[in-house]
Amino acid sequence: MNIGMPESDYPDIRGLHLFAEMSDEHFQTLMRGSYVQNFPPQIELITEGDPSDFLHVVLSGSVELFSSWNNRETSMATVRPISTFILAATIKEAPYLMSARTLEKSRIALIPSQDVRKVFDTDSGFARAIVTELAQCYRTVVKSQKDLKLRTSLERLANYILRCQRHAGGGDTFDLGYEKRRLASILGMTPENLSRAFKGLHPYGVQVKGRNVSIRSQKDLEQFAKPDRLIDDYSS
Amino acid sequence: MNIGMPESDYPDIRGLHLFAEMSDEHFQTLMRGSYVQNFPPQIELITEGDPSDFLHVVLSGSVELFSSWNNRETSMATVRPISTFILAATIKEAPYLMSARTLEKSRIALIPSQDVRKVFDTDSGFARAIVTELAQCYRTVVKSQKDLKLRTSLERLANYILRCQRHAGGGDTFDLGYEKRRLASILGMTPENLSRAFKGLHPYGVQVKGRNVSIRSQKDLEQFAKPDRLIDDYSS
DNA sequence: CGCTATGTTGATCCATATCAATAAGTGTGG
DNA sequence: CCACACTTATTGATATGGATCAACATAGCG
Repeated sequence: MNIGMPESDYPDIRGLHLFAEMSDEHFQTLMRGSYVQNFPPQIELITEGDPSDFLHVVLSGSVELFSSWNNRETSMATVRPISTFILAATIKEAPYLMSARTLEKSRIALIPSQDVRKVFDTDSGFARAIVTELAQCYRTVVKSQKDLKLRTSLERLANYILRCQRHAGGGDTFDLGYEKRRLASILGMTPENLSRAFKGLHPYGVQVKGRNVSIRSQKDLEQFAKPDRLIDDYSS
Repeated sequence: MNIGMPESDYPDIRGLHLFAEMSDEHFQTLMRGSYVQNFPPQIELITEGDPSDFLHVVLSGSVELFSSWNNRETSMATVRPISTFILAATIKEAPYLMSARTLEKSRIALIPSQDVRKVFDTDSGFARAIVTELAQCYRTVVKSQKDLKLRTSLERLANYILRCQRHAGGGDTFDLGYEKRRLASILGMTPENLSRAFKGLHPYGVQVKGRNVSIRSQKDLEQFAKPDRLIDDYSS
C-alpha cells in the first residue's frame, strides 16, 4: 500500500463538488495522508460495524453497498465514479452501517477520516460542501424508501427502467445498468421474481434481451409506471 | 399569525444541538424572522412537492411525516419535541419529499429557510451542527431501510417493541408509542396484519392490551427478534 | 470446449393484502 | 350519565404478490 496519492489523481478528486470549494492548502493536507489503490472485482472494502477510518472515493470501476442481517443480505446502493461513500459515518465518527465491495476492477482513494473531520472544522467551504452532499444522500434514501413502501415490485421495475432510459439519454433502447441478480436485490426482490416481472411488463411494450432493454411504447409504460419527480428524480 | 417568536420559546430552541453552538447574534437573526404557532390535531403543515420555505421545529405535540403516490399513503417517520424536520429540503432549496401533519395539538416554530441558509453560510458552528444533524438523519433512514428490506413484518414488530421498551426505560411493561393503525403504516404493513402479528408474538411472551405492551419473557423475544445495533440503535 | 455462474421456467408455499363482518373504543350532545 | 355516531381494532375468509425449491437453459470464461 503506497502512502500519498499520485498527483495525477488530484484533478479527479478536486473536481468533485465535495472538494471543489476548499482552500488549496487544506486540499493538500487531505491528499498527503491519502492512499489510492486498485482492487480486483468482488473485494470487500469495508464491513458494516467496523469503525470508519477512511472516507472512500471511487475513481473508476464501481462499488456496491450492501447490508446483512440474520443470514440475509440486501443491496442498498451502487457507487459509480466519481463519488464518495460512507461520508455520514466519517462525519459522525460512528461505525459503518453498510458493507462495500467492488463490482469490477476499481480504483479507490482512501482519505483518513480524522483528516476529513479536522479540515471540516477549519474550512467552511468544505463544510458547506459536505452539508450539500449529505443532504443529497439523505434525500436519495428517502426517495428509495418511498419507492419501496409505496410500490409493488412490478411498479418499481417499470420506474427503474424509465430512470435508466433517461440516464442513458432517452433513446428507446439502452443497457440495463446491472447484472440481473443484483438489480433484483436493489429493487428488493428475488432473481426469479425479476425474471417474471420483465414478462409482466411485456404488455406495456418492454422487451429484454440479455442486458438490453427496448421500449416499444413509451406511453403505455409511463401510464403504468406513473413516474413521480418526488421519487424518481435523481437531480433534486 | 404573529411575526417574531415569543422570547419564552428561545431557550427550548437554543437547547437543540442544532442551535446550541452558534453565536448569539446569529441566533437572534434567526429568531427575529420566525413564527410560532399552535396547531390543532390532523392539520397538514406541509405538502410534498411544495417549495421549502420554512425549517420547522416541533416544540410540543408531535408530527407525522408521510408520503403518497398513486392513491397510496405511507407513514415515513414521527417527529417529537424538541426537534426539527425537513432540514435537507431547506438546505438544498429543493421541494419537500414528504408531507407533514400534526398528530395532536402541537406547537411549531417556523424559521424562514432563506435565513437558515444565510446564517449557515456565515456561522461555522451552525454549519457543523447542521452536518451532524443531517448525518444523523441519513443514518436513521438507512437503518429504517435495512429494517424494511431484511426483515419480515413479524420481525420488524418484535424489534420495534424492543426499541420501544428500551426507550421507555427497560421495564417489562410500557406504552406502545402510537395508535395501532399508524404503527402499522410505520412498520410497512396493514392494520389487520399488525393485529395478527401481535398474536404471532404471543408465543414469545408478548401481551398487548390496548396501547399497553408487556413482555413476559425478555429472553424469548430477543432470541426471536435478534436486535442489531446497526439497525436498532437510535444513538449512533 | 466444458465448467461454473447466471438466468429462466414451473410447481408450490408462505407472507401479506384485501374484503367483509363484528367488536370495542372514543367523543359528542342531549 | 347515557345514547348515538364514528373511528379504530379484531377476526375470519379469501386472493395475490412474492419467495422458495427444483429443473433446466444459457452465457461467460479459463
